[in-house]
Amino acid sequence: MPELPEVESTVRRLKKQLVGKVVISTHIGWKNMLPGSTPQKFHKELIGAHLREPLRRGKYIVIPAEQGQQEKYLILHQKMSGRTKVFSSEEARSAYDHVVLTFDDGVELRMTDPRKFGRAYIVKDPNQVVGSLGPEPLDKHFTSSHFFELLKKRKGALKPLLLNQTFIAGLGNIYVDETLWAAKLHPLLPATKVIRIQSDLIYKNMRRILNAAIKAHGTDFGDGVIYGGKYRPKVYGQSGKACSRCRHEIRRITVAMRGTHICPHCQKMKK
DNA sequence: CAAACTCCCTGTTAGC
DNA sequence: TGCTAACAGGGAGTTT
Repeated sequence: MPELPEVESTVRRLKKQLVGKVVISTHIGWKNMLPGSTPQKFHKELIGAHLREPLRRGKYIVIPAEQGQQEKYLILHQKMSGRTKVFSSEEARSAYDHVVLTFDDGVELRMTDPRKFGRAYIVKDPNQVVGSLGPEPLDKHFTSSHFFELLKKRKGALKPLLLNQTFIAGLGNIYVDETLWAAKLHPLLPATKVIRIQSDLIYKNMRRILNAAIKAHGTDFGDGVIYGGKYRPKVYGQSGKACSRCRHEIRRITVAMRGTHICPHCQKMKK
């Protein structure tokens, strides 16, 4: 569930909290969260490391670390239920705190994740993990022409395409549904049929919505404890309610095996 | 390239 | 009311 705006909010907070921290111990509560590694290796890779300023790439949190002369990167993906936050070491851990870095000044970074889908990587080059991601939708160099060029090369339906992280990075189910509703386009519309005006509508609304959601600290998933986001989706999770534009009933359909929320009146296949 | 399906997990929800 | 089974969901990987 954490998508670009939620991860961005998390990273902005971590930027103020992690720089200069020195790792004195680690804890892994679920081995499968370290693909291709082990808690022992993980510990060895981070012990004594100094953390630098984190950044976001797609839905990943990238934390540069220096261990002696070694430059490495701790990369976290929270998948569905992961939440990443700094706590005082005094504060009791939850049973779901599966990745924990304890620092030398009485605080620790905890990725808590009840569903254990989250992943943590340590790599020399971030591209080993995030190298295949598509462009950042909010990058100032990523223009509407660029977006249209990418779209023209694709054949699939809009929704799975926008969800595809190698096509564009950071969108998930919520913001794809919100973007398509705002652009008044059906999620099953093939990319080949999208004309420039429509492409621009997707581009413009996608950026507007992502920016607004970041400003609101993301969407509140009911676990408001950590994100506390105030973004209010127009269609996502709103099935049965009236579309705020036309008052027709919002429906939940299945597209590419994903729950998808649309206004059947605003979002039609043919115009 | 694309679509469909599997896997990883467990809290939530629908069904009995 | 209490229990169980189905389901959701991000993304990587596999198969068609």
